Amino acid sequence: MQGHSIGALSRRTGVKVTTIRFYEGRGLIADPGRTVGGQRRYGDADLHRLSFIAHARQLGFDLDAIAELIALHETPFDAHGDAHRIASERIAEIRERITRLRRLEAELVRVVAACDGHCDDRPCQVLEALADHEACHGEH
Amino acid sequence: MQGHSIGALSRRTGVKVTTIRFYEGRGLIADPGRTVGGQRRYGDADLHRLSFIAHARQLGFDLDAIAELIALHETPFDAHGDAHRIASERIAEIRERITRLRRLEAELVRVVAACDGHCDDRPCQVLEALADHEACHGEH
DNA sequence: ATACGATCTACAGCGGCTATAGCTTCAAGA
DNA sequence: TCTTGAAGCTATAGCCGCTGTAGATCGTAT
Repeated sequence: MQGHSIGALSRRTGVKVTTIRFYEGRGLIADPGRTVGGQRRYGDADLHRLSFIAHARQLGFDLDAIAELIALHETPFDAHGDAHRIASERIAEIRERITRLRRLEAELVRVVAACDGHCDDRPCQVLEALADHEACHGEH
Repeated sequence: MQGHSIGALSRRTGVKVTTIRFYEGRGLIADPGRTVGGQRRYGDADLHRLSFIAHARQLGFDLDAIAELIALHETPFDAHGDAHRIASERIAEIRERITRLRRLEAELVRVVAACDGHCDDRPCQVLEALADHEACHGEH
């Protein structure tokens, strides 16, 4: 039987079998051909599309954004403007997340440092420091 | 009736009413006293504990980790060692997430840049670049 | 006494999967 | 050809950390 089985597709793309079926249910990929017995058989176009989805997921796009990108790909009316916008939104989002994580990191370091040096003779300050939001230097 | 209502607690801590009840169901806070009519009435200890939970959540601890920290607080046998460990694990986790996000950002910038300058006469490269994992500079 | 907001319980839903149960099909070896 | 065992199938429930809903009851100010 020609075509990739779902397992073969999974191995090639790194997307789990159950996840591929989940994507199909979500309409991100179409139901491919089936064997007489009802098993899915995929072509190279499916492989390409699934790679696209997998890569976009790795880049942090959510499934709705990916569906939008796919739609753009298929109906490329003003596609590049929209694709540009979606990708740019992601970049802004990622930069914001980085900023917030850095603030978090700084505060946690401060919390842990509050304990260092005098844990031997006194109760640990980490728990108290965690309870004490007032002491935070930045908001979060 | 003395004590804070759930709404008052919510206002003071910034934790939503439904979320407070959810935390109670999860065992993070105990069922406080009730009025004759069955409404919750909280004391200052509950307020303090909820502030602790809220703050820890803002710092990215998951509910299991918070439950662990609370247990340490109540049975402080070797508490500071464990609290230290949990907080340090969080720091490492956050640093890893920052690293990954920076790689993501760099790649998205590259993808968008692939389009800039020649979107007017050619189909947009963003979609193709997204599909093309081989072109990635770092792994993710 | 009445009105109206706050609270109550119970349950469904979100995203993005993952896991399980209980079956059927495929493909390779004897 | 027959047999076996892996891989596939559907359907459903569960994960996290909430959020939102419905429909009932409670509390308090006037």
